[in-house]
Amino acid sequence: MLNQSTDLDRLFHALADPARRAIVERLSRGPAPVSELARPLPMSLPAAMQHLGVLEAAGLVRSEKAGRVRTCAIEPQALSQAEQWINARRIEWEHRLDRLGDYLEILKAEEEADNADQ
Amino acid sequence: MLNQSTDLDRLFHALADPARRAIVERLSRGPAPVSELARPLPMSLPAAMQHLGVLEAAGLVRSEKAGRVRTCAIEPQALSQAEQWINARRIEWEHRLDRLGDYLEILKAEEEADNADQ
DNA sequence: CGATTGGTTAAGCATATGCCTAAGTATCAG
DNA sequence: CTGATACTTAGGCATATGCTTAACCAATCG
Repeated sequence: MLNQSTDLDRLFHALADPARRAIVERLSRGPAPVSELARPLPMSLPAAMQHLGVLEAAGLVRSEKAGRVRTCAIEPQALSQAEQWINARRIEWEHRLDRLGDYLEILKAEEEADNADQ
Repeated sequence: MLNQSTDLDRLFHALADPARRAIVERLSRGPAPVSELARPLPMSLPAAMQHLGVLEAAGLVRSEKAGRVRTCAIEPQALSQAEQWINARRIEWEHRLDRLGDYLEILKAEEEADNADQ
């Protein structure tokens, strides 16, 4: 659970850039060729390609070349790895807050018992 | 929905490092002073402090100093921003796959109708 | 008081990232 | 075959990141 660090590194790092997230957002709506992904981005095509490379290295995007056009598609299960990590954190702190809540309940109950004793 | 980019940038970037995720994991189980967070990390204390700074800038961690000890705690709602972005992507591509499924259903139905015609 | 503990600041360095332009290569259209 | 299209590679540069060591404060402890 802790040794897959580099996977999560690549994944979160890939998502930590607005251009890359824009590409993922676009691909969530369907596959697209490189040039279409690059067009809306405020940068040169080679720069966009590098972002694509980062996304592909992170497993978020898969691409295939047919003729001279490379078509890119999202790899949905990659995102779920990130989601799982986040969920695991939530479960931990919710569990902790539950126990804290229980503890406060106990304190309150004891206090009421004390009051009743007086 | 697209202008909060820098928030997500900071958030995902903060999560894209194993040391920082380790800190978040530790804090998910409860607050801790700086030195306790730094101890398990394979780096100097100032380096750990920088990571803490990144986490705090991303809104993932909040800290307060009492006497000479600074106690850090997780800020759970920060993570949910990242989660929401991921969920939004999933909804988009699931929706698309649904429509693709519908389309394939239609094709299949038409094909069967054709066969019946023969 | 002086020493220790817990944290902070500062300076510097090596590598990584993000971008660019320029020059390819490989299709495909006419 | 010729030119346009769609990438792809290469080189280079500016800034950001991650880390280090060496001080430096400020709250305890003896």
